[in-house]
Amino acid sequence: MTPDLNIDKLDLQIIQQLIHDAGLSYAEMGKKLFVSAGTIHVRIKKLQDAGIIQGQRFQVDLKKLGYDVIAFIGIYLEKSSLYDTVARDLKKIPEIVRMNYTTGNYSIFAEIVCKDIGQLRTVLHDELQKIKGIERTETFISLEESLNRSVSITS
Amino acid sequence: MTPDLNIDKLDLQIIQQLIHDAGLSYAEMGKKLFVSAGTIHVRIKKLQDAGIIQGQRFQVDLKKLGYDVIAFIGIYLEKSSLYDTVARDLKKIPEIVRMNYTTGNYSIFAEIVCKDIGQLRTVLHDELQKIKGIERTETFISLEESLNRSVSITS
DNA sequence: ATTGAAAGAGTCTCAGT
DNA sequence: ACTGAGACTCTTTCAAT
Repeated sequence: MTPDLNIDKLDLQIIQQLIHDAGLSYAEMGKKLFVSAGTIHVRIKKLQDAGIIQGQRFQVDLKKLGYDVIAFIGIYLEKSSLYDTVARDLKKIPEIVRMNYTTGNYSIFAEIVCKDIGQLRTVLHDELQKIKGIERTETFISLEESLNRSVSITS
Repeated sequence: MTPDLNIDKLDLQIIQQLIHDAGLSYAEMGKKLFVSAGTIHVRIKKLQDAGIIQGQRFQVDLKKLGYDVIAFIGIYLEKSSLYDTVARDLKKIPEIVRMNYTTGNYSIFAEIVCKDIGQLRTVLHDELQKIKGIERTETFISLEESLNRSVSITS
């Protein structure tokens, strides 16, 4: 399925750079990695075509935009077979930004971003309670985000 | 502290675009929002200077690079006053990509990205156990990531 | 596969409105 | 505060190695 590519050391160095800061020009990155801008260009195109690199997004300071509340929600399902329908319903809530099907206590682990506690309460109390198949939820409000980085690509 | 800026509707539309896809040129974005490329440029510069927009990162398909395991770790501390020192030690583990100080059951909520279960086991068993102040941990391995998007900026 | 150079496209600045 | 045009920089292509 995935085109079989030889990812060499240079590719990994480029990925490592792009994950952490996609702001450099090809010329600058080439200088850093001791190759020409053209080579960087060819490699990045290869990585994009292979779907390894997907697209760039700006990081935004959500607090400065008034989005003050990040919370994590552990969701217990009545039956785990309900995962697909519950997941589909959860996706419709715009405040929910991430969802993982997990082992352990909870069936679904979700992350939610809100403007304030009032909005969080509305989502938890009104939106989530409407969804069939959710047994109960546990909420962990983030008081401080002390780390948010990309994984370090080494080999 | 934060420079007091009038963030108008156009700014929000630009932010909304950049959060979800930073790949468009100023000219293309201008066409979409019915202003000139120069205006987009000025606005983005203003948002960057204010620290609202911070930098772009490429999204990477970690699975294709062999990073197959995402897990969430709930960490119980012996005393919550130990948060700072434990957080400092956790940051030194490169596999840990995110850390939040939270209300509820756990004191610290962390996210970890590994190549395989063996590496996860190593981090949990060797690295985490070395850190003073951690009482115990609970691990939730992600079997499927069904959603990972940016928050929708509306007003 | 990498390079260097030329062509094309994008960013950035600024005078005018 | 927005625009359009010019200067500048970056991306993209390509012939040569």
